[in-house]
Amino acid sequence: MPDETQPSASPGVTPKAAYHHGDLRAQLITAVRELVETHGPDGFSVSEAARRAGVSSAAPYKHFKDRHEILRGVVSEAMDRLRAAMEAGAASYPVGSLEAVATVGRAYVEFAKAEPGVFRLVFGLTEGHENAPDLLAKGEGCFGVVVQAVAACLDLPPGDRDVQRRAYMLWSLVHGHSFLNIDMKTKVTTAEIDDWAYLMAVSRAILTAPEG
Amino acid sequence: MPDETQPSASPGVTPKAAYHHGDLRAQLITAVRELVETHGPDGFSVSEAARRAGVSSAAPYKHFKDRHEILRGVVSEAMDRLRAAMEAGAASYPVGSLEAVATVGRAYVEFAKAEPGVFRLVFGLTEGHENAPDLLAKGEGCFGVVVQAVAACLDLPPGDRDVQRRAYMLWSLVHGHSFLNIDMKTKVTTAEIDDWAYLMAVSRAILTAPEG
DNA sequence: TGCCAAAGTGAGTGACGCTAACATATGTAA
DNA sequence: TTACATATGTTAGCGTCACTCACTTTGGCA
Repeated sequence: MPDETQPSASPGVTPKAAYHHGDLRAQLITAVRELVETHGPDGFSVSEAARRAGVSSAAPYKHFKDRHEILRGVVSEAMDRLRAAMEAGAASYPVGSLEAVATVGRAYVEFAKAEPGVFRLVFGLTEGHENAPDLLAKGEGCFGVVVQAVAACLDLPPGDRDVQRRAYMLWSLVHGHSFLNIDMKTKVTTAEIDDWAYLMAVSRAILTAPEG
Repeated sequence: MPDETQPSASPGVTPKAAYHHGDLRAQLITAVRELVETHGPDGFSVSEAARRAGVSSAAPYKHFKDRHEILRGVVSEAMDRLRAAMEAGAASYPVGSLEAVATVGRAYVEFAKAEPGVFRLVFGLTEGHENAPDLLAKGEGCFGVVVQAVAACLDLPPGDRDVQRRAYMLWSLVHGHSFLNIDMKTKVTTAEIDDWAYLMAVSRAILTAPEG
């Protein structure tokens, strides 16, 4: 199940790579990611991905149970990148600063802008998604980044109920903004928004509001 | 193109109904809505919808150009209902009250909860969506409901820039909350949220924050 | 060296999206 | 009423896709 990383892995316990093809599993995930990005989350086919990887249309089923499992692989990889981007953002400003909070949101929004197809896939996966505790865990991991930034900013422990509440508000807001941003690209009167100013204003509004 | 309303329409310019079948167009849209709701946005097929309506698998193409156009029909109908729900909500509280704002958001969230499949479809439509100015217009119409409630609450004209900004913040927040709510149904620590209290708190936070 | 399991192939099945050619009902006009 | 144009429906068929099965090839290892 795990490990879609190195093509030239050492012959350890689960190498899963470099037999005939090289590393088909990872190459398929890459192909699918590109397809999802260019043709939308629905405009992908296992056959086309196999074609791009230069293998027969039956080969993918040696690595994935069905098409949903491939998508889950793409989502898993994408969530890793999303989290990394959020953490990298947070680290580029002083711990506890409002900018650190806003920049986590900016990483989120920019991910959505850069890879709208994948972003939609990540949060649009429904079928076969239920039995995927690893994805849920990664989702909570991303949320955790927000919580930590908020906690540092409010100088409260991450487990604090008010911290969680405000972090969730911020996440909802950023999540919604990302989607709206993607959907009506050049539309909606208010869509021409300076993301950074917007995120700073939003963070300030939510973090300084009196406790509800 | 328009008109999926009355089966027994008068023989006007574009009756489009009650020939052989009765009113296949509307019946197909209903069938697709049900399929989308039960099997997810992807788990729908034109064939299955035709089967449910009791016609051959080629019949739908007399009413819709392709599968995407059927989906657009479903989305269009859903957006009408969504807007109606938002307006009905707003009308159930005094104009200008904070509750009126919060209740618009609640209508939104409850629509998402009641019809998660359709909700996802509405905001997940990508292919063939570009050339659909009517859907974009309906989207702006829904946003307009939020703007009006916010404007009344702040006692400012709907065109005011600050009103638009705050309305957009609120919409993002509610939109994001709706999605997160659907996605991790029973998950994420903070997901057990009293929607009403949450929406009231959020509305207050955003409407009373100092201008940014 | 011989064996097993992993990794890949090719052919086949059933479903689907969509089109083409044909059949039938309906409103309008001669 | 009859004749026609058009809207609506049907059957048959094409190409694609997801997925399976039987088979071959390859590499690691006892």
